[in-house]
Amino acid sequence: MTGTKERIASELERSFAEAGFAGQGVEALRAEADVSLRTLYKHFPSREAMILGALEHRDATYFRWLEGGPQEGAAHVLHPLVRLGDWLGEVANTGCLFLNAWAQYPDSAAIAAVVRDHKARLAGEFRQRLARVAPRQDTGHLAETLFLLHEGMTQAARLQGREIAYEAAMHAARAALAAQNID
Amino acid sequence: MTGTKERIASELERSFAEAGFAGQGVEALRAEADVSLRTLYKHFPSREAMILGALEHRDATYFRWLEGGPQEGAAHVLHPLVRLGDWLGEVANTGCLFLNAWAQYPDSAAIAAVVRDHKARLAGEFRQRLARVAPRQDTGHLAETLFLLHEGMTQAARLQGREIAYEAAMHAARAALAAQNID
DNA sequence: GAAAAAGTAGAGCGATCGCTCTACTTTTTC
DNA sequence: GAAAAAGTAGAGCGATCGCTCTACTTTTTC
Repeated sequence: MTGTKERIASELERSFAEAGFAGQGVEALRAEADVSLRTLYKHFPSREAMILGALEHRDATYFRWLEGGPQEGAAHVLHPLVRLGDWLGEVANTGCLFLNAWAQYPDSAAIAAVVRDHKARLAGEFRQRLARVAPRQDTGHLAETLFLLHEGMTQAARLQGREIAYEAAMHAARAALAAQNID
Repeated sequence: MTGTKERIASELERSFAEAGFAGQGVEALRAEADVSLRTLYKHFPSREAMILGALEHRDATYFRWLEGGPQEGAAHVLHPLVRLGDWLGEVANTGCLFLNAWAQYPDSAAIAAVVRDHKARLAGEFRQRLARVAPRQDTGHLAETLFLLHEGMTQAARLQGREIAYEAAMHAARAALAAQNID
């Protein structure tokens, strides 16, 4: 029941991540999910809903991916960037699924909302980590910088390769943290 | 003759930048360019060729946009980031046209090539500027960092707004330059 | 174990989309 | 000013795409 929907959402995430949002029609998505067209449409009543389902699933997947890691110091703050580096090496280096979806459907308010929500939560992640490590400092703009490095690493990795982008982002992040005496 | 092709390419760039690569069929592009279908296809014999034409035009537009500016010091190196900030405020804040096109056509070798070429040239821009300002230092990874900040600013601006993204990128860039005693 | 819910399999609809082609006119070339 | 090139206007093709619907089977619920 909800199990079926979950399973389909998981396959949709995988499918869109692998082959992109264009070029892949509903029939192809159906085949990947290995369900009938009727069942697919029952849970996701339009192609747009399928994309939303995939993005919401990815949102959960990614925040689970960020769990754990060092609990103190600069390493606590940098952990999401390290994990992004892992993701680019182990899972996929094909840009950001959310931004790719948004690029495809610039007029969909629902997709824009999911993208903004995910990214806002990600920016919040950096804010919380900084607040934990340096509770007496104003680290608001530092959080924005780390978020920007996260987005930059994702895109640069496609173009320059994972290693270069990872080193560049970590280098910039450490310099920015050092400038505020966070280590 | 070449004048017509130029004019069409310019309209295609504007059109794709405004309305994205999806949702806009060839007929809509034809109307925007204000030519007949036959003329459009004469110069750009497929929709993919139209996208390539728009990207090549944007490539020229953007490098012209970067011309001028301070010729020395950190300001010379930072100039492309400043100009990107101007672009996001004055022209458009809708992500990167190249990456958006690539997201739409992940299987097109021709589009991938144009995107890679443009981005490689942009990375080279930072390398050259650093070589001019600090000829005796190894600034290779610094150039990669600045390129990453350029890409990050482009994406973050859509999500956090131009001001925040601009400040965050400049902040990180200055910290990275300062760490290597470039001012 | 009867009733309801959830599933399969797949035909086929209306609409759209990229592209071609025809018939004709305007502009350019030498 | 004749010939060639470049243009307009738009009908219409084959293919694809998102989605609906029918007929039937399997699973779940109580």
